[in-house]
Amino acid sequence: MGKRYPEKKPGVRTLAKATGLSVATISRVLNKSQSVTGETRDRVLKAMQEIGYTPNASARALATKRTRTIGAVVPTLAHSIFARFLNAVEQELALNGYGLVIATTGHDLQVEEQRARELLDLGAEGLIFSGADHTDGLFKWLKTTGIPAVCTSVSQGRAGLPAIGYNNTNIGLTSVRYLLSLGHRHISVIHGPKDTNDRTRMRLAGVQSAGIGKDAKIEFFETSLDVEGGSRAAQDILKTRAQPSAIFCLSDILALGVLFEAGRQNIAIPEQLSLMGCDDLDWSAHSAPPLTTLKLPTARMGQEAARSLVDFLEHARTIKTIELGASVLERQSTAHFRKK
Amino acid sequence: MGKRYPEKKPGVRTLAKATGLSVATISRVLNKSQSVTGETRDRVLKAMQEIGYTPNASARALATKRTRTIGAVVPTLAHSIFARFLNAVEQELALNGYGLVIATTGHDLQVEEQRARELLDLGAEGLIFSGADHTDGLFKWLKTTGIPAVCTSVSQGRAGLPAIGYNNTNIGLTSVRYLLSLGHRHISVIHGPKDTNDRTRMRLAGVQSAGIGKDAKIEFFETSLDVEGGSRAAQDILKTRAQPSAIFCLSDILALGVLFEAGRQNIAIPEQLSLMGCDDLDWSAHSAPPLTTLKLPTARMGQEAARSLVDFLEHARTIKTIELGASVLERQSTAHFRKK
DNA sequence: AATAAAAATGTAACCGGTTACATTCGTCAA
DNA sequence: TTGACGAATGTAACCGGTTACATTTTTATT
Repeated sequence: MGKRYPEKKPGVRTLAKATGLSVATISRVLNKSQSVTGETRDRVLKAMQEIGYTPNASARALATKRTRTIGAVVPTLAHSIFARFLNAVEQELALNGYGLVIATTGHDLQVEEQRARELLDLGAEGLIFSGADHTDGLFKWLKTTGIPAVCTSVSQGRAGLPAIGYNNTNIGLTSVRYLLSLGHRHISVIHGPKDTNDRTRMRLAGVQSAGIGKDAKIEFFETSLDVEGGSRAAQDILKTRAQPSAIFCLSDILALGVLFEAGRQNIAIPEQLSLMGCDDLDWSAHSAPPLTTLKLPTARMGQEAARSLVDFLEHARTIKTIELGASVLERQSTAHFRKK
Repeated sequence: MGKRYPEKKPGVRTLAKATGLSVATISRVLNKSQSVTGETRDRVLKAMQEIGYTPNASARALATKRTRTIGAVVPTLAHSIFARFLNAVEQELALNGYGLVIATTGHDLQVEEQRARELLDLGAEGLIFSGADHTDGLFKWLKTTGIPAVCTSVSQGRAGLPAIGYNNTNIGLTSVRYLLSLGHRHISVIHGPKDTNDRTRMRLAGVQSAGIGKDAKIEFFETSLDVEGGSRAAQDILKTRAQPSAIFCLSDILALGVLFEAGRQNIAIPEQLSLMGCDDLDWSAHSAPPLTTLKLPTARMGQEAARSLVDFLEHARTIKTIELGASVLERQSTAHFRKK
């Protein structure tokens, strides 16, 4: 019946007209400012309901210079370790009214730089990265834009970036020392791709240094970072004449592959072979046998990263590097070495 | 030595002044518009470099009414099934220049509604949900705001929402039919919490209907949706006098728990017990034995969801419900039933 | 060389909130 | 009753891009 006007989304001015108030008052209600009468507040809220008003995020962001979004750049979401991390990040951010924008790089540093730029373009106010290794371009760009950023999963940043994570060298060191303390002198280490992952490289360095002066034989097996990779590496290891008495996997996901392969070959763990992982994924405590592993505080790390960025943005607190501890979780997949 | 001016971030007007051009031209260069001389473009680009200009995302969003962000609301990132899904969503969105904002609900529909609102507040132009079950408030709100949204993991939306996913009833039906076809007549079904998950309920309904008129005995075991839950349920099942000849897990993660428990109890799979899962996680093909499972096109689903939303936003294409197929992946954890 | 047509560039309004500052209103003391 | 003061509300500029439309410059045509 009535003419159909091309409906324009109602804004503060529409509300102002509808309520007979001014845009300032509308805005004050929107922001829960103190100096508004209860009565007018109700009037505005009622009008919002009726008109079906939704504030425009971009306009607010433009005026306040705050987008309330943090960007995270990770290699992939497909590995549960990153998913768990981001889960924690998201929860902490949500508590503070921030949103999390995600970008994946597929382990490519060049892509990482690109994606980081895109995140800023989308309005991210802070960035979270994995590892300390990044392109020079990224470091320079971070500096010029001045956007706050943190490196995670490492205990030391690069180019002045703060880090929130654990000491990967220590991780390798501690794990192998633990195995050595059980009497193992021939250890195979299974790890994912070295070239795209600085954390892996650091852990391997730790492994190396643990072996020094212990007349221990430590061998390395690089494979793909998944269950299949773990199985394949285990096959290779078990095929050799001189078999190790212990296997250390730089990630629990690889250990799962070893576990499966051991099952297939009827090798008893830990009786015939000790197995140790790293991460402490949610199944690690419930595998058969329960997996001895190095527990990494992934969730805690996510929380701290988020909190640091929020603290910086809200209270201008500078972001400090935080080193989180990692400890051996002794379960039943490892045992003392005994001569056969 | 020169006086320090409170540095204000350079904007298009600063660039205009610096280059002697107008803001319109700057903007044109920014947007790769055709009608700019190569020479002027270079001049502008050079000035941008020197001045260290970064465009303001909010201002652009306000002017264009496009934020280029999609929001996804999922129960958690800690389950790899959601992580894999979002990984695909993110990749597809990135290809189209969109960002992905994530919110987790912890399986709480009330929280889901709240988080969805927050995502819109942060500027999301489209929303992705899990499942078809949502609060009335959410449905109403979606309608009033008019924001495009899709339900995923289901083949039918609610309240007019399009769905992109698979038919969960069929999933239950197909799986159990497969086990029946192998001759199994006593099947235990392990599943996660029913009350917070409509997909689980639908799958169970399918399971039920598969059993009708087959003089088959089907029992249900509800547990937590993780490896531990699977193990516990398996313990319960294996404790009973009359044991099933097959177990069907509504999720591979539960099947992994069963696999471990079977290992602990020295039960041979599939010789003594057939085991079937659902999802096809990345380890499922490499477990011992490789797990027979119902392959769900999670990544494909993510891609389609993202593509649909982008198509709607860019080309005003209405979002159609898409039903993706799911098929039995026959591997070695299931075998024909044979009397003992 | 004159002129039409096309290409490049400029001007200024606009997007929809926020907020400094101005104004109005109500209350209470003198 | 008047004046003062604080609380509530209003006015208008501003955030930093985009873009319709106007203007200038270049190129093509006769």
